[in-house]
Parts: sequence; structure tokens; C-alpha cells
Amino acid sequence: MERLRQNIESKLNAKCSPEQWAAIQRYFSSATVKKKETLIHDGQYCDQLFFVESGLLYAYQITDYAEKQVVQIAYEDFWISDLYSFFSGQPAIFNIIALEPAKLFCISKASFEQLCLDVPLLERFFRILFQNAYVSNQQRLLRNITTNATDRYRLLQEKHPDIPQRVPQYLLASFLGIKPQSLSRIRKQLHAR
Amino acid sequence: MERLRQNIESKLNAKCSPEQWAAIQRYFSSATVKKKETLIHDGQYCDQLFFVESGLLYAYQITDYAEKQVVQIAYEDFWISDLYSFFSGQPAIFNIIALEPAKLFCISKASFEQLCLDVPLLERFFRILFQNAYVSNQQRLLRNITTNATDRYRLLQEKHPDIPQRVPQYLLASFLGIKPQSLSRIRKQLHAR
DNA sequence: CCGTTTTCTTAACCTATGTGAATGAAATTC
DNA sequence: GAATTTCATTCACATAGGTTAAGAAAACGG
Repeated sequence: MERLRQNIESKLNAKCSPEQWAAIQRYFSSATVKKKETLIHDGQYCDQLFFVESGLLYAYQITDYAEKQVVQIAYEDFWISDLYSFFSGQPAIFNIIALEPAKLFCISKASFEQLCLDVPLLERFFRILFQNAYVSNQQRLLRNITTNATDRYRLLQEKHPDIPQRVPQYLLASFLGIKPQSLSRIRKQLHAR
Repeated sequence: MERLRQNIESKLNAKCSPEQWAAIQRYFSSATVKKKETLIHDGQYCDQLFFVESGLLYAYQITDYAEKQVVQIAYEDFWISDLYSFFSGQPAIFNIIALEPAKLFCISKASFEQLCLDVPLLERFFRILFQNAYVSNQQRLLRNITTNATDRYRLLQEKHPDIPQRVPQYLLASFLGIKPQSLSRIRKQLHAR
């Protein structure tokens, strides 16, 4: 669980004491998913947060006209969940599927709440986690409005060079908000230089 | 402050006791802004949450090439702030300006934290408030990707009929992620039927 | 009330991205 | 390892929305 520890400590900008870390470990369980296995089905409840220890998963929504829309891509050191369902207790609106076999650490909502009481430092950690999720979503919305597809692709390459290498292009395209043919065209133009 | 009370009670789906309400009132202050007055400047700190009692404000970001991008529009019963700055203590990334003279109730970060301790019910309220903000942003991102401008405009008319009536079209267009000329064209087509 | 400024509309044209179809490559299944 | 399915690429064409420019309408300021 070294990865999880580092993730927590880096976001808190502080070390966990041995006791804190022992407590934290008690509240998480681990899980593995095989390639193409569905971790969360929309319509069912998602009452867990998942930390990706290894592997890669993505979350998508089915749109009004039955198309997949990729919402999030998570690999090592990322957290993924259907936060809407997690927070509200309503059925999930996303599907979450493994693209590569993955090893996860999971915390249920009940454990999450217990842990926050038990180790207040973790309450702070999760607050930061959710705040970051909020802010990065908002920035993503603004980028999608104000930036063309080529620049969005370049930015993704820069910030998350893993993703273009590990994710098939039709999913990458969806994540960027374009069609696979357009992404193919964009890549061709970029390589022409 | 009746509006604020109703807002809180409706999101909590519960009534505040007289003591709770008295405590809440102590933590809020009130403010007014004139038309065109700037409530929050980007680059400065935004350590307040604002509840709109009357009037209308909007938040925008200046994009890389110096264009205004409208992020949020708030009128009676809405909350508005630069949550990034509020949460992180970093300088604000948005400007918030009054389009109509407005009366606000404000709570500073320090009061917010005190209030959450003092009246745990309010901690729950704010959690719900932030969760809703997260979810509605995420849904807005997905809609912007999967839906054309005409449908986005129609949806806005349906869900917030106040906005098209009270906000000039060039700001409305920006909020929808299009240019004013395009919004004009869309409106023309819609009225032609 | 009139001149100024801001906002809205229209139109002609342009461009990025979508669409549909064809092809071949790659991956998966049996 | 042959058969199928899935995925990526390309192309010709379609279309939504952007751009530029001009004038009309509305709002504003003295």
C-alpha cells in the first residue's frame, strides 16, 4: 500500500504517523479487476472510492442517444468513483470498466465516514481530493469550450503522456470530446511537422 | 433572511430549530453591490461564500487569449463564489460582477468553519451544496460535449427561464459556449417555427 | 432630449469537426 | 490458424458554428 500512502502524504504535504497509517490501513480493502471487467454498473449503487494501485480504468456515461461518453480515465495513483452516487446514495450514472487488469484499494462510504472521525487528518485529505476534483472538472469544462481539439490533445499528451499510449484512440477521442476520425486526422497533422 | 433560511431548509429537507437559526444568523453578514460593481477580482483572494438574496451576478474567467468566458450565473436563491480560491486559499481565478444591483448574504471562510463546528447540521448543508456544485459541473461538461448549441439553449430556457430574460445575449452565449452571432441565429430559427 | 455607446441582428463566407463508407490492420474468438 | 470482430485510417462530403463587417435597435449619460 506504499503508493496509497505516498498519494495521501503528497496531497496533505505531511507525513502520517505510524498510528495514523495503521488506522488508515484498517479501513481500506483491496480488490482486483480483470481486463474488461466492470467495476461499477450505472443504475446500481456506488458506495466506494477506489484508489488505483496498478492498471487502468475509465468511467463513461451513456448519452441520450446511446453513445458512450468517456468521463474519466484513471491509472496508477488516481482515484476513481461515481462521486454522484457515492455522495447522494442515488444509483450510479456512470459505468467504470478496467482497460488493463487493475489492483485497487477500496473504501466504502461507511468506512470513509468512520475513518474521517477516527483520523481527522484524513478528513482533510478527502476534502482536498474532492476540491481538486471539482476544480479540475471546472477547468476541463472551460478548456473544452475555449480550446480546439488539437490543443486539447496536445495538452493531454503533455500532462498525462501515459494516457495516449495506454488508451485506444476511440476512447481517447471520446474523452477529448471528438470523434475517432477527427483524432486520427489531428494526429496525422501533428506528425506531418 | 427568510430566503436564506428556506434555501438551507429545502436542501436539508429539514427545519432549523430556533436556536440553530439564531446561530446561523450570527455568522452571516450582508452586503450590497451596485450594477456593474465587481464583487471578486481575479488575482485577489476570495474567502467568502455569497448567497444571492436579490439581484443577479455572473462569474467569468479571462482565457489565454484575453476573452471573457462566463462560468456561472447566479440570481435569487443561488450561491456564488470562486470556490477554487475559497477552498485552497490561492488567488481567485474568476471575476464576479453584478449585472443587477444585488443584496447578498456572505460568510467568510473562518465563519464558515466555525459555523460547521457550532451547528453540525450546517456542515451537512454545505457538503450537499458543494456536492451539487460538483455534479452539476460534471453534467454541464458532458452536455457541452454531447449536445448542440440549440439544445443547450432550449435546456437552459426550460431549467432557468429567468436567465435568458435577465442576461444580455452576449453573456448568455458565452455561458452556453458559443458566440453571440450564433445565439442570435439559433433564436431566429427557433422563433421561425 | 440628443448624441454616444453598447448590444443585437443579419449576411456572406470560412473552418473545424462530424458523417458515412471503404479499406486494411490488429486483436479476439473458436 | 482461420474466421470474425474490433479498431484505425483515409477520403469525399455535410454541417454547425466561427469570423468579419455593417447597420439597426436599445440603453445610457449628460
